[in-house]
Amino acid sequence: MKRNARPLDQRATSYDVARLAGVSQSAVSRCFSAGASISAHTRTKVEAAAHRLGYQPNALARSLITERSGLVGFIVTDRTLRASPQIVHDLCDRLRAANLMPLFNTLRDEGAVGDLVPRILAYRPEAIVSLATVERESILQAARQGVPVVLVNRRVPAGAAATSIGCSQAQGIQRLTRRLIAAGHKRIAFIAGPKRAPVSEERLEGFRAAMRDAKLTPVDIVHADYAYASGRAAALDLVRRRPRPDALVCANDAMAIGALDACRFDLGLSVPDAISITGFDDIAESSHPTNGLTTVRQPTAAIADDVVTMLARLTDGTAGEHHSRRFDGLLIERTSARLAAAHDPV
Amino acid sequence: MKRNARPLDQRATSYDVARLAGVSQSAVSRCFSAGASISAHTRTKVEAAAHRLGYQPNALARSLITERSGLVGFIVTDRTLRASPQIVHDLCDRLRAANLMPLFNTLRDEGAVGDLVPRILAYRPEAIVSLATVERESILQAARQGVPVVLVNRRVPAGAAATSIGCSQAQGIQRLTRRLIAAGHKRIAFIAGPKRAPVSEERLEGFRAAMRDAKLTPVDIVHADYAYASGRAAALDLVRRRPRPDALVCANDAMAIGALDACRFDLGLSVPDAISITGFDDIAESSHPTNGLTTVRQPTAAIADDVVTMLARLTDGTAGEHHSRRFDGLLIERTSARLAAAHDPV
DNA sequence: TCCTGGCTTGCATTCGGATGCAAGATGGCG
DNA sequence: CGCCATCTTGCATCCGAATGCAAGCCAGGA
Repeated sequence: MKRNARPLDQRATSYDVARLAGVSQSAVSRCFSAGASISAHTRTKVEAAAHRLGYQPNALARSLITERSGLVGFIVTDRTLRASPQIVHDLCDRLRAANLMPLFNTLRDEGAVGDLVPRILAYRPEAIVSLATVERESILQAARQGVPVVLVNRRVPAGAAATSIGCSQAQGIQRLTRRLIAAGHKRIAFIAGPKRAPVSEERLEGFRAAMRDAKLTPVDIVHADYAYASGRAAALDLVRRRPRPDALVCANDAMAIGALDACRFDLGLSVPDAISITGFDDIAESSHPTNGLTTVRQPTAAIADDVVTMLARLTDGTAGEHHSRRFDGLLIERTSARLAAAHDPV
Repeated sequence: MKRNARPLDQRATSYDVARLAGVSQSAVSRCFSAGASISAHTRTKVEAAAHRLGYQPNALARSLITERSGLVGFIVTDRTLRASPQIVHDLCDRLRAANLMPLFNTLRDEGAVGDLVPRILAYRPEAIVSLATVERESILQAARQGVPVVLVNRRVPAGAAATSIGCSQAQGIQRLTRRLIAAGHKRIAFIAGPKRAPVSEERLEGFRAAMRDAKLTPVDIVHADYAYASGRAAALDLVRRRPRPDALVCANDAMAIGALDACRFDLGLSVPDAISITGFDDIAESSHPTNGLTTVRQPTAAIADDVVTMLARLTDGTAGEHHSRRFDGLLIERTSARLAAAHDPV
C-alpha cells in the first residue's frame, strides 16, 4: 500500500528489475545510461528483466540527480499558433530529434506572460523557447536560475540577456517594397498590424525604410488588427483616396487577402493591373490560385534548426554569450503584385 | 562545486531557505504545500527568506515523493495543428487553469506514434491527451503504468481502455446533408478525405447515412487529401459529370473552398444557385464574405472543458470507468448552400 | 498549580536513479 | 606461474522535497 490511489499502478523501479535480474540497482542504472561500464552478460540479464517488468527509468528521478531534465519551456501566442503553425511544428520536431521535451504553453494575444515563467521554471527546464514576448523581469528570473531564454521572432528587452533567433521581419517587407517601387509604383500605402505589437512594428519599419530610401512618402499607414476583416476595411478606406494608391503593402497575409477581396469584389479593381497587393507569412490560402498572393515566407525549418543547435550550445555551456541571428524571409512571387525583376539580391 | 557547468546556477533549495529563515527544511516544505500545519509567524519568516533567495520548490523532486507530476502528455498531428489550432489552444488553456503542464509532441500526418508514448511515460505524466490516433499497444502500455489515455476526436482501438471525447464527425455532415436533401438537392456528391484516416471515414459515414435515410444514391464519392488543390481538382471532375451534381458535400473546409473556387472561377457557376457546397471545420477563411462557406464548427471550448474535467476525475480515481462523449458540431449557415429551414433539431 | 488537548515543529525517512569509490574479477604479458 | 592493469560490480551516498511520528509549546479548565 505504498503506492497512491491508482489501482493499476504497477510501475517497476530499478530495484525491482535488479532483484529479478539478480544484480544490484547500480547495474540496472548503468544498463540504461549511455557510456556506463557494464558487461554484455549483465546487460542481457537486466534487459530481459526490464522487459518483463515493462521497466523504464523515471525521468523525474533521473533529472533530480543529473540536473538535466530534458525539458524545455515553450511559449507561444495563439496568434502565432494560428498564423504560423509550421514554425511550431518544426520546432517541436527538432526538439524531439534532440531528445528534448517541450513544456507547452499558449498565451492569449500578446498579453502578459504572467506567472507562466515561474510555473515552467518549477520543472527545472534546460531552457525556455518563446515565440511570444517575454518581459525583462521574467527573463532575469530565468537567468537567475541558470535557465537560458531563446526568443523566436522577438527582440530581447533592454537590460536582459537572451538569445534571439528569427526571421527578419523588416527585411522581407523592405525588399518587397523596394521591388514594388522599382516596378514603378509611387503611391504606396501600408496596412499595419496592431500598434505596439513587436512583430508588427518591425514590419512597418521595413516599409518605412524602403520608402525613405526611395524618397517616397507613403499614401498612408493605417493600423489594423491582423484579421481579414480589418484588412478589408482598411483597403476599402485607402483605395477610395484620390489619387488612388497603386500598391497596398500589408503586414500579414490575412489582411492582404482582405485587401485583395476588397479591391476585386467590392471595387471591381483588377489586381495587379490597377493595384498591387502584398502580404507576409505565406499562409495556406495565399497560395490558392484565386488569391495568388505575393508574400514573404519565413524559413521555419532553418530557424528551428538554429534554435535547437543554439539550445545545445547554451546548455552545454559551449555558447560564449547570447547571440542573435536573423534569417532572411523568402520572397514568394505570385500574381497579386507587379514586381521589378529580382536583379539585386537585396 | 557540486553544481553542474551552468555558471549562474544559483538555484536555492529548501535547505538554503530553511537556514536563512532559521527553521527546519520541513517548515519550508510546509510553507509551500497547501493545507499543511504552519504558524503565521513561521510562514512570514520562510516567505521572506524564500523571496530573498528567489526560491521556488523543485517540481521534479516534489513529484518524486508525491507521485503527482502535474504533467500531461499531449500529442497532436500537424494536420490538426493547421486545421484546428483553436482546439489545441483551448485545451492548453484549460490544462493551465487546472494547473497541469502539457508535454507537447507533434506528429507528422496520421503516422505512427512510434516511441512517443514511452518517451512521455518516462516523465510519469498523470495522463495522456491525444489529438492523434494512438495504437492499441501504446494505450495498453500507458494503462500498465496506470496512466489514463484520453483521445480527442479519435476512436478507441478495440481491446484498449481509453476515454474518447470529441465532436461527432458523422453527425454534423449527416445533418448538413439531410438539410440539403430537404431543400430539394438530389444529385449530391461527396469529396472525402484520405482513405483510412479515422476522422475522414467518420465524416464519410455521416454523409452515407443521410443519403441512405433519404434513399438517394450519391453521384459519386471521391477521395482527396484534405488540401485545397485536391478539393478543387475533385470538384472539377465531379461538376463535369452529366447530369451535373447540384450539391458537393466536402469532408473539410480547405477542400470545400477549393471546390468553391473551381465552380465559381473555373466553371463560372453560381453558388449556391447552380450548386451548393458545404465543408467542415470552420477555418478562418470560410467566414470571409467572398467564401461564405456553410460548414460545421466543433465546440472546442466545450470539448476542452470536458477533457480537463475528465482528466481530474481519472487522476483522482473518481472516474468509474473510461467513458466516451461526443459533442454535436455546430452548423454554421452561410451562403454557399441552399438549406431547408432548420425545423427539426436533428 | 497541574493536567490535558490542540498546534507547531523538527527529525528521520522516503521517492527512484546516478555515481565515486573500492573491492573483486578477468586477462595479458613477462 | 605471478603480477599488474583494466573492466565490472556493489555499496553507500546524494539529488530536493514531502510526511509520519513524537516531542515541544501554549492555553484553558479543574
